[in-house]
Amino acid sequence: MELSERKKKILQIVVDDYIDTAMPVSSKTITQKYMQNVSSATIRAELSALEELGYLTQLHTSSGRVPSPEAYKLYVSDLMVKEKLTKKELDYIKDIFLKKADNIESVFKNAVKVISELTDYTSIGVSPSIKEDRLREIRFFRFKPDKALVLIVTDQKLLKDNFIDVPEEMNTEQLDEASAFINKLFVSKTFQEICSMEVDFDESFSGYKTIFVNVIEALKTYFSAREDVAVEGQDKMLRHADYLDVDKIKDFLSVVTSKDKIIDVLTEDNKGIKINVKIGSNGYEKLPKDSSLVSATYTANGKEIGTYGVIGPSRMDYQKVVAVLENVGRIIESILTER
Amino acid sequence: MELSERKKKILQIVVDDYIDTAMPVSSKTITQKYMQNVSSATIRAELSALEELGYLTQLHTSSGRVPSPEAYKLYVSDLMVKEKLTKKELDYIKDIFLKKADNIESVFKNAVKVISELTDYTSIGVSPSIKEDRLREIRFFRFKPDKALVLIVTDQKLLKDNFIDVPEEMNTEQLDEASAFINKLFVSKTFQEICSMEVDFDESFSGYKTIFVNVIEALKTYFSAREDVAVEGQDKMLRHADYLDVDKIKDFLSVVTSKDKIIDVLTEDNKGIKINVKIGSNGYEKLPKDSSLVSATYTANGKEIGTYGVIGPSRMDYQKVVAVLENVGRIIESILTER
DNA sequence: TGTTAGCACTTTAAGGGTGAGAGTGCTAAT
DNA sequence: ATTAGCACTCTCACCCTTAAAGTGCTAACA
Repeated sequence: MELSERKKKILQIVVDDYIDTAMPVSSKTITQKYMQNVSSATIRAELSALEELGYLTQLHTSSGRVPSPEAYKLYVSDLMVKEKLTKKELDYIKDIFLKKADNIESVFKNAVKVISELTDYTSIGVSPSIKEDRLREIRFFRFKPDKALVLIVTDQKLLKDNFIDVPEEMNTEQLDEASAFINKLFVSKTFQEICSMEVDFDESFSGYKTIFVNVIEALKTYFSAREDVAVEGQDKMLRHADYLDVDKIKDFLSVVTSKDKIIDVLTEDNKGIKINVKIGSNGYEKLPKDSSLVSATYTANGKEIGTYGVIGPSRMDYQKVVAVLENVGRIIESILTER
Repeated sequence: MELSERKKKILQIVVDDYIDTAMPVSSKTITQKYMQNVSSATIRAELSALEELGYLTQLHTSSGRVPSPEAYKLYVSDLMVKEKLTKKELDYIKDIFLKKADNIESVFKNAVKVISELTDYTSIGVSPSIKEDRLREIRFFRFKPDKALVLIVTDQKLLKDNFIDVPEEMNTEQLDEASAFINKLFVSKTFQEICSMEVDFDESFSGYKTIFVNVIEALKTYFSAREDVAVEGQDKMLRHADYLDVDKIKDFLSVVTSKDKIIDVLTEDNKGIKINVKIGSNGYEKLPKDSSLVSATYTANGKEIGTYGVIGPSRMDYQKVVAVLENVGRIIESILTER
């Protein structure tokens, strides 16, 4: 059912005021601060209707109204007035990424940092899955008699190092040969394909079997240990006057300090969606109760470059948060796309 | 002044009981649970004396006694009965490090993790400074026409990658030449020495100036971004019944989520000391009030391999914590030393 | 001289009662 | 459809009281 214009306006006012003051909003407050042309009784009727519709709740019979998760969702998608970042903030973002945009890792880490700084909330990020990445080259670099570093280069400019054991009796030429063999086999395949490949060692290559197995092992490690997670400002929820009791803090931290939970909540259903809002409540247990996650997945050149989110009280400054997420995304995307 | 044996015993009892129950310890508790052969009045006199000496405090006139920071220090150094880890715990530790001991990074991260898991407190770690590390080799690895990966290998088996810009017109031979030049200059010097070097470019090498500057830059970045910090279980203090009010939690988190503060508190004066106990109080502000840090610096082959600590309430299970720190240290040291 | 029983004193914590204040829902009038 | 008015509900702050816990002190004792 579609809300009347006035109901929308009132709902917006309630959410705005509640975000601002952290106090339940009463009919009196609304008429005094925002709508002097109607009486509080009229507002009361409207509030009552909005409560009926599931957008508002009361803590007790004689308290004002507080937005429900539904209200926040509607607020972000429909009601909220979009905020613009100041020039100073925009310049700050650009500055950060222009300085250090040479590898994806640092862009990723910086993004999480900047988002947290500008919003003053805890921010989290998950780097893109590498399942789809295609291998460009594998190179060995002998490090000790029985150890080699393997460099894994993909089409996504990603790169990671990993040590493997190499038989001591293998000389440099043999190592090169092994490398050529492995590259021939793997190059331009995705990680997924590589990991599920079955390779028959015919006689001529059986000597490489050890190293081959080790490389596969390294790739698998790299592959599974993937999904880098970054968190910034875990303690920032404490600044925001919600989270006064210890249980809430416990809840919040248990999510924000767990790599697995962060991945879970960020990668759930974000694909392709620009700005995504989730609100923790009895219906959605992955987030702490009364906490919200606003997230976005950025892409460049048609490839995902990470999912980023802000997590904090449901009573969150969505205007700011959405503005920051959108702008950081836009800037990163433009920087990474242009070349 | 030296405490009488009985005072020591009583102090030990108070600390033990307080750690166990989190309740101020009364004279009655002591006579009933621990010393049936004396009356509570006698204990009261002793407690009063111990308070006079600064080892005990009272929350108010009619509460039992609580240990002071002094008491905890004495407890750890003198009074506490040392605990032995179970075989299961020892095997667990060994297992972790035998599996993944091939590079220092992973040993470092695992140590922090294991310590937190076995103690059930937040653990922190700082990797050793690399100021003293000697360079073994620098190698370039062309990655894109204008980018190269530089591998930095030190005598500590450390290794790190970093991208630098390389002039596009430089061909492979020239890159190799530059590499040889730079290696000749830098190899077997410490990072400290390298960073403070002044190099005159005579005519023949002026072509490498760009790349040279970039390498120095990379070394400096690597050098300064060093001191890896790891934290595990930031939220574990919430399990331990201290930290009931939000301000304490705030205090705790502000330390534990700040890389700088962790480095500060862990590297302060740990050199060469085996087990170090610090207690946050009005006299020592670097730690949250009523929180303790127990730390140790491990070495292998005469080189530091990191400082690790457990941070939690002053009312901490020191027996367990010290046992874990000592054993993890012993195991790591033996594994890293043997080869 | 060290130990102990006994008692007065202090402080906290929990429970209960009260009144003011805030806000609502309902009703009847406009 | 809107509004004034009013009864009703709930919370919160405050105060009072009481029970319980634990101490310090004193006087007696071995």
